Formats: sequence, structure tokens, C-alpha cells
Amino acid sequence: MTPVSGDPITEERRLPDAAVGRLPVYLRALTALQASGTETVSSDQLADLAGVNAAKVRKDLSHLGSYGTRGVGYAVEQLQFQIARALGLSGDLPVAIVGLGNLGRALAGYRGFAPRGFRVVALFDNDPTLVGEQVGDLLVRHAGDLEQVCADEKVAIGVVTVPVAAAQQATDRLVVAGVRSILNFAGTVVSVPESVSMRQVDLASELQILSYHQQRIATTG
Amino acid sequence: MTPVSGDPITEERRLPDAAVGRLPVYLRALTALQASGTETVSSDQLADLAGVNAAKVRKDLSHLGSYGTRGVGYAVEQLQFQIARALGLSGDLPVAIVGLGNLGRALAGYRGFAPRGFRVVALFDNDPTLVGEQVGDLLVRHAGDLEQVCADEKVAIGVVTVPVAAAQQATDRLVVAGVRSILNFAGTVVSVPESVSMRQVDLASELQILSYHQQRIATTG
DNA sequence: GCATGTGAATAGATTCACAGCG
DNA sequence: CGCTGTGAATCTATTCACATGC
Repeated sequence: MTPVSGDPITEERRLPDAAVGRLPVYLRALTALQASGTETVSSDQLADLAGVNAAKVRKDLSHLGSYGTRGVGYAVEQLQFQIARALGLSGDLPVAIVGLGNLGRALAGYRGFAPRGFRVVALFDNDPTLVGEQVGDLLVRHAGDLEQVCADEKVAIGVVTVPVAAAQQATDRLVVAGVRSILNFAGTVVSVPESVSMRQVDLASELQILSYHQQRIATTG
Repeated sequence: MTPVSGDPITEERRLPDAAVGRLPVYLRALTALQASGTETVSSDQLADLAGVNAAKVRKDLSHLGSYGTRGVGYAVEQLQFQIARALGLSGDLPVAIVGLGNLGRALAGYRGFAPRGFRVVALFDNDPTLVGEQVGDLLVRHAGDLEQVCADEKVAIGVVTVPVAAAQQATDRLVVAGVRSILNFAGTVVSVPESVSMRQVDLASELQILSYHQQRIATTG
């Protein structure tokens, strides 16, 4: 059911989750291609750069619309633009980091966010001895100010890097502050309302998954 | 009860990838249950704790063998043991971190690895001004010593936290050193031989995926 | 009775293979 | 001719629903 064939740019399809997960990888590759002055790219080349196969690239991109040229490939800049649009990457999205331990500090200083569309605009911690400290070019704010600051700064995404025991509370505060996207590094399950999306990155789990594969090879030849 | 055919403990099934990805979550939940003195757990309870549904828990666990009791549930300690075994978590697996920027340092000091079966045993960097520096209770070694040190320390897993431009080289060095499992934080595709497993964690990609969902909700009600 | 374990049903993702078009 | 875009086929994962057995 197309919502009326009106404004073609508003045509919103629903992308398969698996495809959404790969779009950032394609986008990275396209940015590198653009930097090197390449104007067009085939699904084969892009597949190589992204570490997947060509059929997958074509299927994934076909969900965005028909932006390739048969016999030629995809125009790098156009595709870049379309993927960025599909991902909602309009300008800099404001990010807040909650929890300024080792990991929070590392992320606060991470140079890789800006070129990919994000800007860290606020840092929070519970610990009064950290509040007021300067980290990069931001001051650490008290978690109590979270609601106010997130509203002022129009924070779109919250990154939770607090210890396990504080993760649910930190998340709840972000939700109350109206933040609808949360990236959680705490190794624990956190619940959020339906209306909020959350992704979890658990470093120890990643290592355990690797451990499985290693052991598997070791015991089965 | 007892698996009949052949050595019971060597009975190796192949677990579906999706199940492998969830075992660490179950294991975390079981550890918490054990700490609180709980002796048995039903698939329903475990599902709650893991943030998935009960059918999935039962199907996943059934791949390990039949360790539940009908009408009762699973014995927490036994299940913990079986999952740890399936994941190959025997004692402490030695981990090396390559790249001591912000993120590498954060991981070097991360307290969450030890309780989940890993021990950071070596730190490497290319930068001579960092070599010899003490980080936590380890000294930073030069990347040139990687092969020697990884062999001495029997490193099982390498964590790559170098800048994008150095990621392939750092990975190659680990591979040459015989490390067969690699966790890569650099936002770039890295190739490894068939025999090596690699997992990639790209923080900016995670944020971009969140951005997609947020924008989707915003534009479609 | 109650919760596991599992076949069967469904949904989703990947791959194939080729028609269609520049 | 070469490469995209896509139906069809395959493979994988999830969910259902219930027989099974403590």
C-alpha cells in the first residue's frame, strides 16, 4: 500500500533489519570511495569493500529504491546520499553519554563519531567528585540535570556506560528525558518502553562468542 | 539421562549461530541467579531475565542436550556449567589488546572481563612513546614483540583498538602470531584467513542503526 | 499438574539465476 | 555486453502447540 504516489521523496519503505545493519558498512565504504575520487561503483566492488557478497548488496540497496544504472553500477555520491537519508542522518545528531568511567571517557573522546554524523553534546555522571570536571571540551554534568540538559541540547541518542547496577536507572532517566534511542554498554538486560529503541553491546559476550568458535575448531578439526 | 552412544562429554553438536549469540546472555543471568542462591529456574523466568521469549530459551538450551527437568525447570549450577562448557570457557582465556588509545586503555582497565572468563595478559602499541608505560598492572609492549609475547602468554583472543588505517596490519600480526579469534573495534572491514574468526564492533554503526529506527518512528507515526 | 523438549508451521534472510535495461 | 533488480529457491531462525515425562 503506497501512501498515495505523491511526493516521491517521502516514499518510506520498511527495510529488513538485516539490511539496516549493513547500510552503515556500505556508507563507510562509499565515503572512502568518494574521498578517493571514485564516481561509480558496482555491487561487486562494494561487496568486496563491505565484506559481503554482491547479491546481498544489490538486494539491500534495492530496498531503498532503484538508484543503480544497469551495465554501469551506482553513482557513489547519490548512493551515499540515499543511504544517509534512509538512516535518518541529517546533519549532526546530538548524543549524550551517561557514566564517565573508563569506557565513557573513551567514547567522549572518540574521533570516529563526528565523521559519521554524531556529536557528543553532554556528559553525565552520578559521582559528585566527577561533576564539573572537563573531559574533552565538555563539562561533566550531574545525572540529576539529565532531563533539563537533554531537552536543551535536543539529545537524540543516549549512550549508557555505567556499571551494571546503575544501568536500569540511567536508562530510565534517559527515557524520562525523552531520549528515544539508547546504546547500552552495561552487561545486563535493561527494559525500555515499546517506543524506545535500544541496542546492547556487551564486550564480554563478544569474547565468549569468539571462544565458542575457537573451541569448536579445536575439538572438531 | 545419559547420552548413550560414545564418549558422552565429547558429544559435540553444532549450535545455530543465533543460539550461540544468546548463550552469553543466559550465562550472565544464571550467574546472577546463582549469586542470589536460586537453585532452579524455568524457561519462563530465564526468558524474562534474558529479555527473550521462553520458546527460544528452550530451543536454544535443547541444542546443548537435555539438562532440564519436566515440571521443574533447569538446575542453575548445572546449566551454568553446561553453557560455559559449550562456549569453551575453561578457566581464564588470555586476551591481548592491540592499540592503547582511549578505547584500548578503557578495555585494559575493564573489570567486566575477569568474572566472565577472560584475563588481559598483554598490551601492544606501535607508538614508542607509549611502550614501557604501565597501564593497570601491565606494561605496554611494542607491537614488534607481538608474536613472541602472544606465544609466551598463550594468547587466545586479540582485541584490536587501533585507528582505521592500522587495523589490517594489527590484525595480520595477530594472525601471524597464531591468534585465531579477533575482536575488531576499528570501523573498517578487515580480512582474515578462513581459519580465524573475527567479530566486529563498530560504535558509529550502532548509532546509525538507532538513528534509522528513530527516524522511522518519527516519519511514520 | 507443570514445564521441558520438539516436530510442524511460519517468518525472515540469503543465495541463485536470469530477465531487463542502459 | 555488463550490471542491476528481482522473482524463485534455499537456508536459517522463530514461534506455535502439544506429547512427554517427572
